[in-house]
Amino acid sequence: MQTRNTVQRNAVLHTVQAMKNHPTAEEIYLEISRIHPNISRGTVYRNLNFLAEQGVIQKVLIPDAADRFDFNISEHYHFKCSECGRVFDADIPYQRNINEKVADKHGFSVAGHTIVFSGKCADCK
Amino acid sequence: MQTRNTVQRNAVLHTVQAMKNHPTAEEIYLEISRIHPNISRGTVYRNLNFLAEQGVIQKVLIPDAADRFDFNISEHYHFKCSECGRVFDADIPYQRNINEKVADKHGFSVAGHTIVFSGKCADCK
DNA sequence: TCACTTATCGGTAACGGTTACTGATTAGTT
DNA sequence: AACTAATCAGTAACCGTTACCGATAAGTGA
Repeated sequence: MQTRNTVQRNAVLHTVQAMKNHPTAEEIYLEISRIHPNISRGTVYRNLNFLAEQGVIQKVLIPDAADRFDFNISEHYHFKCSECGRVFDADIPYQRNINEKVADKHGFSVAGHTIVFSGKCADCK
Repeated sequence: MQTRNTVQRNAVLHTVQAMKNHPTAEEIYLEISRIHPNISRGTVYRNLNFLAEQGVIQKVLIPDAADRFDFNISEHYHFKCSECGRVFDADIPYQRNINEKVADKHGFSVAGHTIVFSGKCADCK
């Protein structure tokens, strides 16, 4: 027995997959609470990190803001609106080649990169 | 009278300009403390943000880590070593054009973007 | 040179997001 | 059905940072 299929873990996974808008841990917690009123925040955080480590969901690190969780596990970029705080996908191709450029230039072993755009979204501008 | 030239503010500015390695607020505080033993952390944070807002230094937001401060105020990218936590400049050209791409595609007003590479630095790999 | 005003200070409390701890549950094996 | 350990709920603690507050001192103007 390695990992268990608990109702809480399944609820976390399905909630992330149902919410298509890069929710924060808190938002996921609030959503699950409607059905499982006494789930713990700790359980939500633990399972979000667990599922992200398994590669089933993606943890999106937004500078100076709460982490987001994404049902879309493909490599892609994000845009954060400075007004409303919402996070959107930035639909431009993933630039795998710049990893190598940095690796060659500095002698680093580059695992990946993130790009976060900032500005105002269509609604806020 | 708008802003004042205090010894604390000058110390913060000169310390950032002297430390060339993307120090955190805490590291800057510790460095200044050697000369000004009873400067307050709050004062360091306040002045770092003030100077960054004035454009005299740059605040570098690193996901899942403390903010860094950079004497280099030109637009450039960064690499964070997952082993030692150090932050280095990533010496590749700034891609101003991708801002427009995202703006055109989504109807956002894009102010800028950050790229943070991750992996192991030359010392750690 | 000397008040006078107020930006800034030091010290400390509080904040938001997250992780760590604890004893109680419960999923999956035998 | 009994067993064992992964996971739970609840809560305390953590880290980086900001907010507060009464005290200090930088710059103006007389």
